[in-house]
Amino acid sequence: MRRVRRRGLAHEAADRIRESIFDGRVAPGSPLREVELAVSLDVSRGSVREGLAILEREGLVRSEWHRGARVIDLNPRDVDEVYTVRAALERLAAAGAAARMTPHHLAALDSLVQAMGRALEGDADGLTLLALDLAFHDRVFAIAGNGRLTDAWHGVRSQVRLIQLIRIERDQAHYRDLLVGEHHELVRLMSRGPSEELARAAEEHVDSARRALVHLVGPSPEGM
Amino acid sequence: MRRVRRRGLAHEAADRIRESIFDGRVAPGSPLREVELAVSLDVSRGSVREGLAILEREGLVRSEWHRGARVIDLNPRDVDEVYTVRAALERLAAAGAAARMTPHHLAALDSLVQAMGRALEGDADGLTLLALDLAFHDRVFAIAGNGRLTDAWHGVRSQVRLIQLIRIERDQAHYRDLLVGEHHELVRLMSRGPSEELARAAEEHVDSARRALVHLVGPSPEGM
DNA sequence: TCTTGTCCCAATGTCAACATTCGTACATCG
DNA sequence: CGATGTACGAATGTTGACATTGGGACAAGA
Repeated sequence: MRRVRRRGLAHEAADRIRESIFDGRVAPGSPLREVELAVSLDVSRGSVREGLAILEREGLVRSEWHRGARVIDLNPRDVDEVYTVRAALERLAAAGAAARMTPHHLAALDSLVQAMGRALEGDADGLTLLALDLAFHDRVFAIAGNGRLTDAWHGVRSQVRLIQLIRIERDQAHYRDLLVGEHHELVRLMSRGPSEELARAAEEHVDSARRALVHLVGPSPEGM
Repeated sequence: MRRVRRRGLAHEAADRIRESIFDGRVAPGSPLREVELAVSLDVSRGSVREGLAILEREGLVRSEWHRGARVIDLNPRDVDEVYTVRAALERLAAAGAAARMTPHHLAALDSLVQAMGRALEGDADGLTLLALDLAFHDRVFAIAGNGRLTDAWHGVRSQVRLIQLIRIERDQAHYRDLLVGEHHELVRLMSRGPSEELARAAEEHVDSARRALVHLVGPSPEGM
């Protein structure tokens, strides 16, 4: 049986704040004031504070001493950084997952790819596709079974999600074109065990997204 | 001028606790009780709590809800995880650093390698060598200039340090043999710009340490 | 003897009050 | 008029008290 995990108010608060960032209710760059959040979430400042620390660990929020926390504001350089790191992590995850692949895991991945296909045919909205996309990659990391690798992934995952949000807003057609094909190919390669070809495919899957995104993310405030 | 950074008691507390772990004053696996620490560090529980959260982000400490924090206890599997991730990060860092290398950066790395050489000749203790080793890699990450990559590195750095502690206790001769040679080679390759050879060398530098360490870290409490 | 239930305490989770810091608007001086 | 100093308010940093939880000791029952 899977152990139930109680988490406390700080995690709850972090979840709520994260949602409101992803929903666009608070814009990138906006300040996240502790008292304000404490009131609106009906918890104490301490819990909000701890929740913000969790979001900072995810890179969604940056805070400075005595200056509070703000939602990150992504410029092309940030996109480049996040996706460069992500490519290295996915490369490792794909190799690890391939090494530990079982029919059971393979079926799970396959069913996610099929769900993507159905979602596309049903003309589902971008958020649904994005959720499936992330679920696929979460699963790959889980199969790889390396706790530290998963931790590192969680350190960029929320930022990836924020960036992908831009992608489905501005380049949905291209995204839809690649979604099933690339993931299907990854599953095929993973099912054959670790290989240099798989490593490269996993890296390239992320890197092509990086190249596409860097140009989608508005003009860079260089040198600031 | 470099901006002075005030950090608050939580960071101070984290530093002190981290030291006491590295010094061996608190053993792996021991509980870190908040009140106890608050008294001995003469700060409030809140600050200790926040400090422990920082250490948890570094992977030095694990805590569960209502059960408090404990120092991590490293078994061979953990070593494997940490070093596998580290290898991927170092690969990326080396490539990034090579792409942005300047004479100034090169000189800084060179002087660290020379310091290693002098330390070896002067028969310095393992802790000194280890400090230089980490300083070298910190510098490489800094040169690479990718903030997210540095964050990911900080997510394993303390664990690496803890593991290396074991290495200099149990396998110092081998460590001393390789130290200057491998780092010198990395500098040489980085000075020539990014290349597949460099990527492999950086990966192998970590991976050979992984192989050596996995067997040094006592019998594995498998399946626990 | 093994299981089940209850009590109790130590430790953490949560909270609201107090202390400190930062930015800014305004006054003052050269 | 520009530069410097100062006072104020808003927000965060820090603290100690109260609430809740988890685990172990102990006792009762099968």
